[in-house]
Amino acid sequence: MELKVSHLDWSLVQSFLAVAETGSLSGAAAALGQSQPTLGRHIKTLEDQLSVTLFQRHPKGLSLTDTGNSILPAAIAMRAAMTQIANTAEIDAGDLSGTVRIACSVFAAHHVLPVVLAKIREHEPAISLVLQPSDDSENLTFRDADIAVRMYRPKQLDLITRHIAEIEMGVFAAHSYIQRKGRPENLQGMFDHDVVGYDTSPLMIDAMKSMGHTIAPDAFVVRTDNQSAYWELVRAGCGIGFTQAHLGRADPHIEELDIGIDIPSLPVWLTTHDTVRRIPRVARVWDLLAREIPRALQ
Amino acid sequence: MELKVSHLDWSLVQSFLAVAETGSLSGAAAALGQSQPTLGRHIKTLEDQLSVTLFQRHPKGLSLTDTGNSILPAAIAMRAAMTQIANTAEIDAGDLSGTVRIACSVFAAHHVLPVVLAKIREHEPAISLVLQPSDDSENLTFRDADIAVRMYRPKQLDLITRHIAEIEMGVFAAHSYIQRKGRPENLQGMFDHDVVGYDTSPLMIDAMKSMGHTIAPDAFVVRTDNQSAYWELVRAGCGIGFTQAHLGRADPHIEELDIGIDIPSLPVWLTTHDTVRRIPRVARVWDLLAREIPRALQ
DNA sequence: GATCTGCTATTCATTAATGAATGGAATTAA
DNA sequence: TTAATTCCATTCATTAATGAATAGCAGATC
Repeated sequence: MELKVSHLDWSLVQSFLAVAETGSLSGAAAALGQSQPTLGRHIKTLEDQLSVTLFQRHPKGLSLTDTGNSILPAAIAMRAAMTQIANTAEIDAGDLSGTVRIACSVFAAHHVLPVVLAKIREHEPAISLVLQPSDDSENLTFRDADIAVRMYRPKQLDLITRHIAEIEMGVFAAHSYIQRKGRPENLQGMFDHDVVGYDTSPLMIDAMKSMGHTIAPDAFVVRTDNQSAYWELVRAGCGIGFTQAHLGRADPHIEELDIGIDIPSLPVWLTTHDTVRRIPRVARVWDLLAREIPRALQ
Repeated sequence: MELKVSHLDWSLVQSFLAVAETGSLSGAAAALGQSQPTLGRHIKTLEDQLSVTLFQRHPKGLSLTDTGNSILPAAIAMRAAMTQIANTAEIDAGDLSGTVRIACSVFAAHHVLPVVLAKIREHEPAISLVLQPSDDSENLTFRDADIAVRMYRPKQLDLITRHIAEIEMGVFAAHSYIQRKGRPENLQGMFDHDVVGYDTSPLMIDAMKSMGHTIAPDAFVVRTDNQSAYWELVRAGCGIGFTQAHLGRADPHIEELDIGIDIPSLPVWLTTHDTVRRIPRVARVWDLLAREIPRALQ
C-alpha cells in the first residue's frame, strides 16, 4: 500500500525516530510516554504505508535496515522543524513560566549551581529548574538542555556563548591532614606528601607538566575521576588537593596552602542555541545565571 | 500547557499546514481525506499544546495569526522531509506499480498525450497514469505531479529537464472555410480573411510582431484562450488558424496553407525533481514519454 | 426580504487506537 | 540446569478520536 504524502501520518515518523535512536520498542515507548505495543503497531503501520521494511527484529531490540537508515536523516530534519515550531510558539507566547533545563559538570552541580538556582527561584517562582549534571566529554545535545554552564569555551559554531567569570584555583588540605602530616614548603616538597588526584583523567598531570613536573598517575595516593567526590576526599583528610578557591576558602575545616605556584584560573561560560535563547523564560534564566554565578564565586 | 517536543503530536502540524494553505477547515479536510470537525479539533489541540493562537476564525474560513505565520516555514520544512521519506521508501521498494501524475497544457492533453499514454499503459499495465492539464502560467508544484511535459524550457534550478522533440507549426483552414472564402496568397492577404486568434493571450500577436506585422487583438474575428477549443474553431470553419503541423496534416477535413512564412517550431521538454525521478515507476514513465512523444509528433 | 452558499461549532453514535496483562524467546548469571 | 532479566508479540477491555448530522452565522444573489 502506497499513500500520497497528504495521507501519510506524520506522527508515525516520530515513533520511527524514537525506535531508531533507542534501539527498542520499550525504550522508545518510555521516551514518548506511550506503551510498547503502541510503538510496535506504529512501526508496522508505517512499514505498511511505505511498503518497506524499516527494522530487523531481534530478541534484544530492533536494528535499522538499509532503507531505515536512508530515511533517518529526513526524520531527524522533521524533528528539528518540530523543535523550531515549539520554540517559535514559546517565544511568541512570551510566557515567563515553565521549565528551564541546565546542564553542567557534576562538580558545579554540587558546589556552584545550588545557591545560584535558589536565587533564581527566589526571583522567578513561576520558572521550574532542572539541573542535569554530567562529566561526559561530549558536548551539549540541546534536545534535553536549554542552557549549559561550562568551564571551557564551547566550540560549536551554531551556539551563543558568553564568558561570565573566572574561577581562581587553590591548593588545600584539611586541618586533620595538616595535624598528621604538616605543610609542604613548596611544590617540590608537596610530592613528599599525600596528594589526591584523578584516576584516568589527564587534567592534573597535564597541569603539572606545564609547570615543569612530570609525574605518573600513581603518584596520587588517592584517586577518583568524580570531581565532586574528589573534594570530599580532600575534606576528609586523605591528602592535599586542588580545587576552586571560593570553595576551599569558605570551608572552616580547610586550610589553603602556599606552595609558591600560580595555578591558571578556570573560565566560566554560558552557552545555548540562538532560537532557544529567545524563549522568554530561558532568556530570563540566562540573565540571572550571568549575574549570580560570578557572585557565588566570590 | 506546554509540552516537550517528544510529547507533541507531529500529525497536528500536518493539519495546521493544510488549514493554512486552504484557508478553511473544510478545505483542509478534503485535502487530507478527513472531516471538518476533526480538523477543527486538531487545530484547537495544537493551539492548546503550544499555548498560542494560530488562526483567526471568520465566517468564511480561518486566517493565520502572526504566530501562525511564524511557524509556517517550519511546517513546510516538515512536509518536505516527509516527502523525502516517502520518495526514499519508494526508491528502495523498487516497485514498478502505482500512480504517476503527468502535468501538461490543455492542448497537449487533448492532442498529444492520449495516444502516448495508451502506449505507456500497453507497456506497463501495473502503472496507473493521471493526466493533469492546466494552462495556468505558474510553474509546477511537485506536490501533485511527478512529471511535466512543457512546450518551453523550464527554468527552475532544482529540476531535471530533458529536451525530447521540436513541434513543427503550420497554417491551416478547413475545407468548408476554403470553399466559402478561398485561400490567401501570402501573409498580407491572410489579413483580408477571417483569422482565429487568442483573446487575452499575447502569444500570437507577439509572433506576428516578430515577423514584422503589428495587429490588434480584435483583428481576430473569432477568439479563445483555450487552445484546445481554438483548434475546434478552426476545424469548424470559423477561420484560418495556426497549430501544430502533425495535427493539421492528420485531419482529412483540414488543408495546410502556404502563405510564405516560416513559423518557429515549439520545443518539447520533460521535467521532474531529481528525487522523484529516481522512483522506479516515474523513471519508467519518463523513459517511455521520451520515446513515444516524438513518435506521436511525426 | 427571502433564499442560497459556504463556512464554523457542537452533539452523539461509531470506529479506531491505546495500554494492561500475558506469553514466548533469547541471553545471562548463579 | 534453573532462575532472572530484557526484550517483542498478542489479546482484550478501556479510552480516545472520528465523522454524520445539525445548528448558527455571514455574505452574496435574486
